[in-house]
Amino acid sequence: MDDDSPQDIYPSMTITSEQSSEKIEPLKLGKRLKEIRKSFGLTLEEASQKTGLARSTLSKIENEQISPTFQAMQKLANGLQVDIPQLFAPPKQVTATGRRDITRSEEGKTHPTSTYEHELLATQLTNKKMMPFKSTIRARSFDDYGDWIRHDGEEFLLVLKGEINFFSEFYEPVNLSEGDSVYYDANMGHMLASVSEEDALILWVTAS
Amino acid sequence: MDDDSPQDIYPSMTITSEQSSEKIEPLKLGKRLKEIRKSFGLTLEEASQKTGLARSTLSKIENEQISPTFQAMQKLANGLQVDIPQLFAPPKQVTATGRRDITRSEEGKTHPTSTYEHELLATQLTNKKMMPFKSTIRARSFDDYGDWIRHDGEEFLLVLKGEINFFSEFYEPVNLSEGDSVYYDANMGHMLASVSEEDALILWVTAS
DNA sequence: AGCATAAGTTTCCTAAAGGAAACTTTATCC
DNA sequence: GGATAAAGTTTCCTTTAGGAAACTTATGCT
Repeated sequence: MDDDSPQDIYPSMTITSEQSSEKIEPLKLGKRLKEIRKSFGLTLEEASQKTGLARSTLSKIENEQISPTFQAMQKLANGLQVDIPQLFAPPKQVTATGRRDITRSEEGKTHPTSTYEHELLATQLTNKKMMPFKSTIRARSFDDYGDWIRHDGEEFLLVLKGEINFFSEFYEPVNLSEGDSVYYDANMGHMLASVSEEDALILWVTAS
Repeated sequence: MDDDSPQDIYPSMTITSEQSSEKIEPLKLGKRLKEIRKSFGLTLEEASQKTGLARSTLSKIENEQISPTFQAMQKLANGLQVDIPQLFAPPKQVTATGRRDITRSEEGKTHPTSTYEHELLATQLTNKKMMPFKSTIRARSFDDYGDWIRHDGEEFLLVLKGEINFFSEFYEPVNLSEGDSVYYDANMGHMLASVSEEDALILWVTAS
């Protein structure tokens, strides 16, 4: 494989960029809006028709001459098909701070229990949106757990090796083999058991 | 594997709970705000002092008698120490009922391109926090792409089969083989190339 | 209970947002 | 280049948001 990169210029491994909760911030909403409109290739007139706001009003908002009411913002978001948080969220650090963390096979942080053995991946980065794990499933039946597992967020699970039964509160158990995956709400009770001889290996990722 | 389902009591497969992009939606901002204020144990007067908005104004907003300007919303968010998206995001379906979606091996939705072949998993559920994919990497070098791939959110990637080079804007390329994984900010330019003879297979999950 | 006091609502005024049309700027065609 | 049309801005007027104070409703307290 070709290695196309003189590595002297790269920063060291992990840039743990943080965004402190700053004070009052003007928040250039107008500029933002204009960018969005332009990106759709719309004129003020067209945007006006889509949103139901007057051309003049849009102009003023874009030029930060007025502060739109929430009502207006809803019309905007609705008309331009972008959701409100997206439109009005903080400037969203444009300086695409690159964070990166590599975890070599078998080199995550392990947390063994009697039923599972979790290997947490990407341990170097904090404030992640997702938590990735590799887990060995030792449990062989529902009874190996006391009760349903239940917590906030959503979970994605892929079977890497072996075969498991996926139990969940509102559904019947389902058998998953290598390559199969599930996506589910983690606050619905759930639980895993290995079916095959050897312990099964799965990848799972959570996000709240 | 056995077919999974005597389906008498269980709901049918996927509860595609949907919140279709509805029309204009009132979006009970007032109610929301009131809850937040109460949860902090604040009176209107106290909230008034923290936000700099008049007691009367707060009352009217809470009772949906007026639609606050963006300016006012900023003061609110700022004074109450809650961020804007959180305050004004859609109602966030509280009834986090159990959703579940199983994707059998090879049965996702595929989107072939010259460089990748993406198989989107868990296609039944919408409004997910994460998007899981399985992808075959056809690209063999940086030049197979026009430019860096760059988009919002964070990404987690695990090599399922084969060997790849992971290129990224701020780091030197790194070689990943089966079982290795990376977690990174997706707005940092990135790109993948297969190293091995056969195309590599990876799992990746994005979240914004 | 009845008086206090604090929390919340309504009124009334003024300051600012939203819309229609006049005006200015920018692009396009001859 | 000048005429014409389209995009964008500003003006002027109407509607609505925001604030101060009056009013109403809940919560003590002896």
